[in-house]
Amino acid sequence: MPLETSTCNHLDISHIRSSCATCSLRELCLPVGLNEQEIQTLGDVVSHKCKIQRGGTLYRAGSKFQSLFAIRRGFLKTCILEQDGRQQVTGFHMTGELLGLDAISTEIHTCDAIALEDSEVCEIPFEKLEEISRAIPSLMRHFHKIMSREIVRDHGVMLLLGSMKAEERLATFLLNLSRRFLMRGYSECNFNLRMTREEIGSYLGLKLETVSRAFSKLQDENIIRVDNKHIQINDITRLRMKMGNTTCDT
Amino acid sequence: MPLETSTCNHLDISHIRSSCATCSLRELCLPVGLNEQEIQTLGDVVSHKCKIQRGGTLYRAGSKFQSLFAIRRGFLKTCILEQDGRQQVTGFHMTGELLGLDAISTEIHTCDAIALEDSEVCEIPFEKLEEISRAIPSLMRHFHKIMSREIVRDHGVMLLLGSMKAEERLATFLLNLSRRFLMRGYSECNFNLRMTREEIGSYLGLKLETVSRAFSKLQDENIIRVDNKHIQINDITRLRMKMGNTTCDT
DNA sequence: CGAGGCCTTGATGCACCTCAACCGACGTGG
DNA sequence: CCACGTCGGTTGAGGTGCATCAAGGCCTCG
Repeated sequence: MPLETSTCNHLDISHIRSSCATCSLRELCLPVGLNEQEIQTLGDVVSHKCKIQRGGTLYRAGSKFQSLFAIRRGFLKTCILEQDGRQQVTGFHMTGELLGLDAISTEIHTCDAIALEDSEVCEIPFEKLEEISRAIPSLMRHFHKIMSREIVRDHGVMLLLGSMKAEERLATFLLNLSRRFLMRGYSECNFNLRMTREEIGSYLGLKLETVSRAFSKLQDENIIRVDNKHIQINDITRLRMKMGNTTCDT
Repeated sequence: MPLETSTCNHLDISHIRSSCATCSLRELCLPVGLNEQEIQTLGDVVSHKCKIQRGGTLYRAGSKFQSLFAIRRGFLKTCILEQDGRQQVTGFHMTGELLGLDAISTEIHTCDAIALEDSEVCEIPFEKLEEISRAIPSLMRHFHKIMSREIVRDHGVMLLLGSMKAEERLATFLLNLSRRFLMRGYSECNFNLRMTREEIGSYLGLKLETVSRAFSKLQDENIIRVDNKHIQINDITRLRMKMGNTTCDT
């Protein structure tokens, strides 16, 4: 696999100067908890954005790591590909989230990051981030929290994959999406999925047919309404119960 | 769940001053890549060790986070416990590894850390670690790599749980242990498991009976030799093949 | 010696995979 | 315009890998 540089130069780029100071995501993204002055410093480092169109690649497994990417707009997936062709989606990522953390360890990306809708990311040169975080303790602290949160999230997925049944997995997945949409000011009960059944299945350790059946089952029970990619949650309480109790639906 | 302080005061402690400078694990642990002076600074922060006997708890989910812990000697597991009783081992940890990274995000531990044999850990007050890492860039960098490595490891487990069969999971698990023993100067083909079949199963998303059967199968094929907790790898190449190819054992 | 923890092995059932057919939406080209 | 292929999704029928339940062996420890 060739080592390409990981900056998104190979894609439709606009070298627009972005400013964290005026970004609508400053309460969600890296700047959380910084004062105006500090945000300015950070904004100078996060100097440009790039656009990735639907289906486009932000970086590939094997490419050299130089920067983290903060999602400004859009929706991406990350997935790993084993030598034997085995593939797995390791995460779906929304605005304000940070991509590329896994690459810090070896300085080589370990997964592909692919846009599921037209997206825009801010490039954050990692060396510079470390540099300024020496001067801004609260930035360093927040960055550590973000990495730690990713670990906690992964542990949650491990629990899901290790011990939940198909329907519980799907319920957990939908509630997770729901919460994240809510945090971003969207409806928690009414949203569009950006990914296919196969991608959901890959993430949840299920085959696409099983995902489809689980959707149908939840719909039959009037807990959700599924119309292709559109999901409407009718009864979020019962959906929550699906997560926890395997055999409590008497 | 009561908030206890997370320092291991509630256990058999010896406030022995430990020095990273003379520790045999300095090539494996946090000090990697630091010069003598820097190691001294780190050693002053990592001021004392504590012992945990087999079965003892280093910290519990829900307890307040203050320190990371570096394993100096021994073997521990971490596991999460869901409200509904679902439990899962999230990792087995050996000398030189760092525990508690998941707690940075909320400052509350998210899992239990339990010793599987008599162990000894160095306590690293996290605030102080952040403080000195501002002055020692290579320490900061290495710490980031460690966190990132944990994320990569978790992704590997997700892949395992999401797409491997029982035998592949066990093979992957054994090879992983094997490699880690080798890195620490022990035999890669001859070692003792510290955990029960049930704990292995919990980690691999399998029931203990399935783990036991998978062991027996590998033994029948003369790939490994199992004697209770003692494992001998007879044919590491064939064991490696078990990881990758589901149906290549013609 | 008995009790309890850990492990192994067998018999049975079920949740999910696999294979296959079909549908609708969409795009393309004659 | 319609014919056609492709892609994503749904649903059914049948197979299988693992869970479940159960019995019994080995080892340690009181």
